[in-house]
Amino acid sequence: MKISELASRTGTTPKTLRFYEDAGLLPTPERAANGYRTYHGSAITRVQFVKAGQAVGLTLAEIRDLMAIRDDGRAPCSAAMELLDAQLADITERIRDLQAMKKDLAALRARALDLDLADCTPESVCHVINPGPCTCQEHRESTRVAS
Amino acid sequence: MKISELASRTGTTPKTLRFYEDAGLLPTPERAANGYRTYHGSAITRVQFVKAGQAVGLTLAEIRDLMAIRDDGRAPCSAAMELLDAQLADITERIRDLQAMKKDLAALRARALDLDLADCTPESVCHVINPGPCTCQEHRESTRVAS
DNA sequence: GAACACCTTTCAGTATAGTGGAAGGTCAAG
DNA sequence: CTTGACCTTCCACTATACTGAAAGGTGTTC
Repeated sequence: MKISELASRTGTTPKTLRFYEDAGLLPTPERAANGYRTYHGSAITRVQFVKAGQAVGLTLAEIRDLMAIRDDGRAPCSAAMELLDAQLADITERIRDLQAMKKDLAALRARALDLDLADCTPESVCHVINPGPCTCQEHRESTRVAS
Repeated sequence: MKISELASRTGTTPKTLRFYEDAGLLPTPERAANGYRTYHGSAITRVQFVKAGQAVGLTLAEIRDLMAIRDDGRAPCSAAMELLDAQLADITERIRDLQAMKKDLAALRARALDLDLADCTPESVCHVINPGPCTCQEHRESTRVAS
């Protein structure tokens, strides 16, 4: 199997596969007499593993480390479980952060509906986003609207 | 006010402030006779606006665009509202994606607890993450454990 | 033998929001 | 007069996962 066949069978591109090889995610394949990479079926599973790892948010580096353990002759299962746990904790935190941000956004939006456009002065750039105005004198001088 | 004072007053660094200036987020400040940047109080509000925008997930480019509208003499409030709405939609989607990923992760983890370590064969690299094994013959030949 | 699809390599660029460091100028204290 | 803390500019680099393009070799078909 040549590189573009592997690519189409795994939903990637030849470019990406060469990149994975450089990144240590795929073993250096055999070469045909003309120098073309020649893959056999197992490469498909490899690429699928990369995609499976990515699907659960692992970085290529993490995936590569799991591959390395496997290629070392050991089962990477316990390392994989640790990664899954770390990933779960990480995602949980990111969800929490995003929900907090969403709450802030919604509050900002709700507050903005009560604001009068005419009240929006240059001091805070925009009162929708930046609630606190700057009342210093030099500011009023410097940011006076040109037109 | 010199750059490091502005930095400490806004919780940033001089480096970041120069970067913001280059990025069009801060107006080019006046210079003292020795070439030092000289800020007045309004710069604090500017930087705070940048931070307020970042806090709700706006990119520096989006924040810069709002600034530009303001510096153009118009109130950026309606543009800001649009950004807030877009941001809300975006965050909502990202939360949804993360929750889906979290569900997958949890399922993978639960399934892994029922798996026998001895069943983890090289074909799938790791059965914890990659469920489907590769059964092709050439694979078994090529990935035979060395040790 | 020319066209076209495919393969090879290498270098560089994408996006984001900065950070690090070098080389040099300035200023106040001791 | 030197030390140290600032300031200036500019260039390069961080991380991540690719992508684009150039320049050339290969293989099949018409």
